[in-house]
Amino acid sequence: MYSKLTHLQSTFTADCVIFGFEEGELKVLLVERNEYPYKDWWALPGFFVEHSETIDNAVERILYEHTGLRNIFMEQLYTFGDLKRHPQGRVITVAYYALLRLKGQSTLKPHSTYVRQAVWHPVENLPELAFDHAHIIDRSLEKIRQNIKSTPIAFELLPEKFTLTQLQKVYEAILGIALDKRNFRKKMLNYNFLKELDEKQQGVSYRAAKLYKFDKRKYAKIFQNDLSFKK
Amino acid sequence: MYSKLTHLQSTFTADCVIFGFEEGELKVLLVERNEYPYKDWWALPGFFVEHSETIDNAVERILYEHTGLRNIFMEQLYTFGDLKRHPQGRVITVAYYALLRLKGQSTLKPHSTYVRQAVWHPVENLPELAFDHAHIIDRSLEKIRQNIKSTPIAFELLPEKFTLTQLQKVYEAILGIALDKRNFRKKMLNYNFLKELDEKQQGVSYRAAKLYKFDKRKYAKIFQNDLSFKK
DNA sequence: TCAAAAGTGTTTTCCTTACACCCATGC
DNA sequence: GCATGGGTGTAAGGAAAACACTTTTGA
Repeated sequence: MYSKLTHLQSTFTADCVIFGFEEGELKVLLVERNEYPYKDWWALPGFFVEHSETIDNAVERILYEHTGLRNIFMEQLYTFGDLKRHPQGRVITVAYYALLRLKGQSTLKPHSTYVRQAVWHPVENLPELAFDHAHIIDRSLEKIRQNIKSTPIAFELLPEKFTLTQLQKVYEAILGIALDKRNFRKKMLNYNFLKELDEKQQGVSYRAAKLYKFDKRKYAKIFQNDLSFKK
Repeated sequence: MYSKLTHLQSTFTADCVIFGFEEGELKVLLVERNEYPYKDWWALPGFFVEHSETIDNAVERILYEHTGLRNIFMEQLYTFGDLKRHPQGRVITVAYYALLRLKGQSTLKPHSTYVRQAVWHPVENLPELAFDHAHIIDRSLEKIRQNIKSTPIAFELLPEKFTLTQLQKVYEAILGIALDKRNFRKKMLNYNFLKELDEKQQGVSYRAAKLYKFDKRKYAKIFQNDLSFKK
């Protein structure tokens, strides 16, 4: 069995890039490390992948141990294997990313002594990061900037019921540009995958906006046509 | 150093999905294995990643040893780590893909005894493959189908000088659909990154078509605007 | 002269963009 | 009554799509 051939073994870890959206800002979840190397530094939640688990299972487990978060759908981003990315030798890491609805908790409780705390940081203002994690976050940002144009990831960052202005702010935060309100609404509503609710925003000191829901089924129906190209 | 912690070591390999285009068909390069497991089966060129090399270096080396090909620009596709993908235990593999100009050689000489020969196979008619390699090829195909719509990968499959019909055939082979000749030409020429040459096709028994070149510089200039969004 | 592929325009439809003012609400 | 964001329409331009016949060439 290959696992006996130690010269053909690699050190292999997984890192999680978890994005959230709050106060009009895109945020990323960082942990404060309690282990060498990079003890006391901020880093992405990440750890070794065990023999007995798939990579998907590993990132799920690692995220839970480092942040207490569970059942988060993560997607693979890229695998990094530069010789110098880890001070103690060549460590290959596979990065996963996810988008999350924030619910007010700005600090999360780790279930592991390897990290002290997990805190949301605005992507526009990150501390210095361990390893090549700044680079990994940059790559994740590129990825979600691409994806937001072709997939409904924006809705993963919002509560179930949201206003069109909130939705627009997500697009603006991720793309880093200002969008035209009328054009944005026209376009979104034309897609026909938003369900207008009979409810309005609560507790605002100005005209309350209508609430909408994202309709996954309609979205799937519309974009199953992904495969039906025109000539 | 981590490499001493054997329980935290993983078996890690790299596989190469190399596409080519010939006779109006998309082809993929497969090797006939001369090693267990899956001795005598067709498989993707792939092998262990060593401690001392980056992943990019590893795929370059492995491709050379298995096929004799060198200096091929490959891009990372995805990392696969299912528990059952390898009969001898959990082996993580990172897959890379590349697109190549074929030059007539349908069989390539391996520089390694691990494989017997490397042969181009039409993607529409593949033999049964070792491991999860059929799945990896499917994923690569999805990727290039996406990429061909937004990047100039089609030109990597063609000779330097090509006709518009040849170019159209590449798009049709990858997308798997028939395209309208007039619309295709109009669109391609409108992009302004094709340079019309003063040469024509040679040796055909019908009206010879004009030859074109892909102009990388113009392409880069036009699509640097990638970042300049409109409101 | 025939076979094979090259080459060519117009119309319609739809999406994108630009742009500015009134409305409802809470304080 | 004022500040704050909510909400709305139209015109112009450009890309995508549908669609069929003539021309060139070599055999």
